[in-house]
Formats: sequence, structure tokens, C-alpha cells
Amino acid sequence: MLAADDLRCATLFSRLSHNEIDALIPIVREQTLAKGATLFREGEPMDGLYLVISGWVTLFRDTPAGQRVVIRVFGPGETLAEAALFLDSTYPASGEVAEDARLAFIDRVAFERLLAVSPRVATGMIASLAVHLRALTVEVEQLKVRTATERVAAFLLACCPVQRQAHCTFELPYDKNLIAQRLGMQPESLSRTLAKLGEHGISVDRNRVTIDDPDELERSVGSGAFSRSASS
Amino acid sequence: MLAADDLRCATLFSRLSHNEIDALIPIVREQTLAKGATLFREGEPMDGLYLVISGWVTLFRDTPAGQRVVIRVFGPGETLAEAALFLDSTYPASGEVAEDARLAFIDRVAFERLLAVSPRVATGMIASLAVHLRALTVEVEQLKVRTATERVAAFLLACCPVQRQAHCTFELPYDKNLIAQRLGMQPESLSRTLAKLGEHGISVDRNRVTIDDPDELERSVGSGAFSRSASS
DNA sequence: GCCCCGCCTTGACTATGGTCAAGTGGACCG
DNA sequence: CGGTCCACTTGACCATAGTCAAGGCGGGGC
Repeated sequence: MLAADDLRCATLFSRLSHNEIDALIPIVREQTLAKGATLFREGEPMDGLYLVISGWVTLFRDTPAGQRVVIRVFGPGETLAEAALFLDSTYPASGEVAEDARLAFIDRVAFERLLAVSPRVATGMIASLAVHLRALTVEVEQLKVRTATERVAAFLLACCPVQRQAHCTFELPYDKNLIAQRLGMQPESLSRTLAKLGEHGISVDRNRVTIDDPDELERSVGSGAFSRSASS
Repeated sequence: MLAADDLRCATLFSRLSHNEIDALIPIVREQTLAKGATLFREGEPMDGLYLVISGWVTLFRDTPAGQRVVIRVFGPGETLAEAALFLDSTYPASGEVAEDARLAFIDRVAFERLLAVSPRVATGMIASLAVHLRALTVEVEQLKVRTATERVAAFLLACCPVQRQAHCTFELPYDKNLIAQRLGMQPESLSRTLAKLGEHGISVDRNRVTIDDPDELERSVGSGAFSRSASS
């Protein structure tokens, strides 16, 4: 069942009071979808926004040339398609479930009505957009000046559980294929890069990753130690 | 002098009524700055946001390795640093004038007060963030799947005046160096790419550009005709 | 007119990462 | 236990774009 807590953990709704959350419940529809399911397709009429409760969802576009560009991968607490709410009447990109997911679908017109009367919902909307913006800013920065190796290392660090003890181990959140697309590289490159990172205290087996010294790795990435012939 | 029209042309304020715009004037300070002037530095306390009225402003970060990453270049009608208003108490990146600019500086606390009482200002804020988000989305897409040549061609098309007749001529908005950084490539690459685009009906002299057939060029870019060994 | 300086271009070389193709190895299934 | 499928890996090759270095060219100062 969809609980109030599922909603409150979203940036979009985190500032709402108990009563406001309760008012939200009726306009929200829960969906449990398996990997591969389509949420919406680019160009379809935009009828609502999605909140990821668990699992992962990709937002992507298909280029005329036929290749798929992953814009972002959304995880728990994040919302998709809020920007479209204001700018378009159709979805500007497609959304698909990357790993079995529980979602909350929020109807467009009901949400717009809420937005008009509740300043706190508007505030949440601003906060949520600001967070997305920040995430994309980092993305642009990484794509422009980081090498593939640095992007992979940064991604692994981001996946790393918060308590960063040595020999920290965790699972990759989704397919390597998707990770590669997220990082703007080919699957082959990701594979080679992961292998090469073995020299830097990272071991990968199937989808389990162990980082020997996360702090050390972080310093290396930050100071550009991986780029431009500074290896070994 | 700072006129109401200067404010209304901004996405952030376009939905405001006459009275609301007038209420804005006192909390806005006009600034005329020459190329190279600094608006703010990464890490400084965030004391307000900037609206570009004329000219161009770059938002960038300096990496530990010493290279400058241009996040975005802002032109007339765009606002910088709104996201920081909500997320940080310091600027997350630096801002600098790229071409002599007229700016409106909006004080942080005064604006926050306004935001709290005026739903239409909040709406404008959402719209403005949504526009930024969309711009960065396109940026990410281009960096991930377009070649340098395609990005340059797309940029030139975007600079192209709206009425797209054949042999359309215009001036580059700012330095080639900055254009290169904006497009995520080295100045040398931009130079070579522009030269190579001569074969596709684009001629560049100093900062004047002529595109023989903009529509044809647009088709080429859209269909990936420039990528992966599909030239000449 | 001359020189200098900054912006841009050109050239030669290199390397990062893309492409194409084949191979591994686990999981599922009969 | 053998077979097939799929996700991923590895190898060999190549193209795109980065790097380093030198050269052109126009503008401003004198």
C-alpha cells in the first residue's frame, strides 16, 4: 500500500505538513512495474508525473539515427517530468523501468490545482527542480572535462554506502549497459575501464564492487589524477 | 535606466502583472559591467540573483586541476543562480561577463520575501527553472551522442536569425574560445571544425558567419549525417 | 609606419574511446 | 548433462578530438 511516508521522502513533498500529505493521497495512484515497462513515450500527451518510491527509472530519447540517449536515471525519492508540466503538453522524452519499481503516478490536472492553492507544494516543486538542475549541472561538468575513467570512478563513489570504511563493498544499482549509457560511454569502454581500475584498488565481480580505499579514490578523481597520462 | 520592460522580458517575471513588476523595481539594482568583470565566485556567500538584460555572462567552475569548465552561457532574459537560492547559502559556481552586459541584481532576502507572498513570482520561478532544466537536458544529450562537428553545426543554427532564408548571415555572439568551451571542445578543434564545415555551405570570416542553406544543414544535423564516417 | 600582443589558425603527433567481431561464462531449461 | 541465451568481456583496429608547438593576422599604441 501507498503510505504517507512514501510521499514524504520525495524532495517534491518533503516540506508538506501531515494534513497536506493526506490531501495528496487521493490524487496519487500507485503502480508496481517490472523491468522494461514503459511509463510514457516521447511525444505522448503529458498526463501526469511520476515519483519513484523504489527501483530505478530511465529517462531517455531516441535519436533519428536510432541510438538511445539516456538523459538521467531516477531513483527513490526522485520525480520525473515535472518540468514538462510547465513547458509542454507532451512528454519531451521517454521513461522506462530499469529495475523493478514501485511508483506513484500523480495526475496532471489534480496536481496543477493543488499547486495553485498550496504555496508549500509550489515551494517543493521549486526545490525539486533545483535539485534536478544541480544534478544535470554536475553531469555537464563531468561530460566536458572528465575522462571516462574519472566518470566511472565518480559513479562508483556515488554508489558507495555512506559510511566509507576501507574495503567497502556494494552492489551496482542497475545493468552495466545502463551504467555505460548514463556515463556517456559504450558498454565495451565501461568494461575495460572497470578492469583497468583494478590497479587502483577496485575489484568488480559480476555486480558486486569492492573499493579498497574510497577516500584515496576520491582524492584521485578530484585532482584529475586519472586524466592525461598521469596513470600507473 | 532600468525599465519595467527589461524585467518583463525575463522568463522569471514574464507572468507578472504591471503592479507586480512595479513592486519589483525597488529591490532590483542595475549594473553595467564590461567584459571580464566578475559577478561572483564559487564558494562566496550567495547574496542575490542576476538577470541578464543585454550582453552575455558565463557560469563556470574551476577544477582542482586548474581547467575552467563552462556550465552555461546566459544571454538576455535569462537569470543566473536561482537554483542556489534554494539549495545553498553560497554560489556553487562562478559568474563572469563574457561580453559587455547590462544586468539586474536582485537581492536575496527581498526576493525571498516576495516569493513567499506572491504566487505568481513562485510560478515564474518554476517556469524559469524548468527552462534551465530543459536547456541542460539538451546539453547532456548533445555531449553524449553528438560529434564535435554536429555540436558546432547545431550551435550555428541556434545563432542563426529566426527567418531562415538561404545565405543567412549573422555574427557570433561571443569569443570563439568561449564557444569552444560551451560546446565542450578545445579551441583548436572548433577552428578545424569550422574550416571543415566550409564543405557544407558554411563560411566564417572573423566573427561573421554565413550559412548557405540552414534548412538543409538542420536536416543533416538531425539525421546524424555528420557522425561516424558519413561525410563527403 | 612599426611593433607588439592577443586571438585564432595550422600542423604534426598522440591517445582516448568508439567500432566490429569473436569469445566467456553464468543461468535457465529441457 | 548438454544446449541456448544473454550479459558481459576481450581483442584488434581505427577515428575523433586532445596536446603541444609554431605561425598568421588584425588592432592598438607609439
